[in-house]
Amino acid sequence: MEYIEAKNKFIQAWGTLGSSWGINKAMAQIHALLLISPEALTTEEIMEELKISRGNANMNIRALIDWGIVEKEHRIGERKEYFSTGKDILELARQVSKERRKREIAPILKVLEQVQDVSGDNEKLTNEFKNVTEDLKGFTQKVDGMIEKFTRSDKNWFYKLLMKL
Amino acid sequence: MEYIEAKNKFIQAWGTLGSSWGINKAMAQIHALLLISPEALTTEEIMEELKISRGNANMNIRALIDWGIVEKEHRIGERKEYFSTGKDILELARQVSKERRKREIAPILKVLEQVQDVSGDNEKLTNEFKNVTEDLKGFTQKVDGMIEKFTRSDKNWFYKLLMKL
DNA sequence: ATAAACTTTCAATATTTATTGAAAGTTTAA
DNA sequence: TTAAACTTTCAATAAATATTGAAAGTTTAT
Repeated sequence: MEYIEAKNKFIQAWGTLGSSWGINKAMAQIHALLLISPEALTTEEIMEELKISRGNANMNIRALIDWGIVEKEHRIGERKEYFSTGKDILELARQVSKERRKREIAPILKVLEQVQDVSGDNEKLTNEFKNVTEDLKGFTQKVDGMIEKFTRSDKNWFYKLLMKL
Repeated sequence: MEYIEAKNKFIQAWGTLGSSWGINKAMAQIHALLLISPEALTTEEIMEELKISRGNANMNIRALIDWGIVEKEHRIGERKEYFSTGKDILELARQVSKERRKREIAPILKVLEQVQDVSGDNEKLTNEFKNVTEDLKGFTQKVDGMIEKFTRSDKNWFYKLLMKL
């Protein structure tokens, strides 16, 4: 398969995958492009490659920086900003896990906690509610702890874990 | 907190969480409602509780059934269909993992494989491409294996795993 | 201080995705 | 059969989300 075809296929697939993970297409595609690019790219180059507008490129590059998975590079004698992403996939997974933990798990745990001290006269209803939200909270906390460990641990932890399974 | 307030808060939060996981709001809310309901519910009751249309209710109930996390119940002497979801959170997580594995991991692995035999004259470009997609494939396969194990294993596997950490 | 080079913002617009509701389809009991 | 009771479908519509592009903002070299 020709490079250009492979590249487009990969960028396309990454974009689609992103969409089903709450990451918008452009953001995922910019990331894919940076992943396979040996050199850091400018906003201009990203716009050109992905056929997206300046505003779109800029906003999504910022979002990626905000997620901690893309970095600015400055080159001496140049005004332009160059962008790159780390090529270590495990590190990428760690960063994404960390962000999602912060953005999603923390809020749902908060709600589960709030909702825990429910009161009402229909015991069957309130009991079921308490049971389910309690279980959910317990499970969520366990998963949370696991992700926390994953994000903090050293590079080999994950592979050691895989061995144990 | 009053039952009705807690219930609404929970359903709302579950809907929001669903949205950032590629599960639409109504689908997530129907699931939330069934989770906390001690009895199986009819389409009518679900429509009423969530203030959604018949079509919406029906389609999303079907989708939940399709995901394997909601079940039909028939009652003797009644024409109506009743719907319920399992209350075992671990089992739910297992089912969701299984579906996402099928729907998301399998396709991306397929693309990564296809794209692997790239050719081109720019060695720097093609090498970087091969390296990244190879790494990505390796990592994805490892995660895939882990999920596969999780979905197949017995009830205590997950808790034993947590102990090991 | 100026202007060229670049980045950011955001209202307008387009695209995608979800929802409605009425009509068509199906099942069951009599 | 028939008709009531229920479920499913789907074109139209609404809602949510992403994208554009031009204008405003910022930075830097001179």
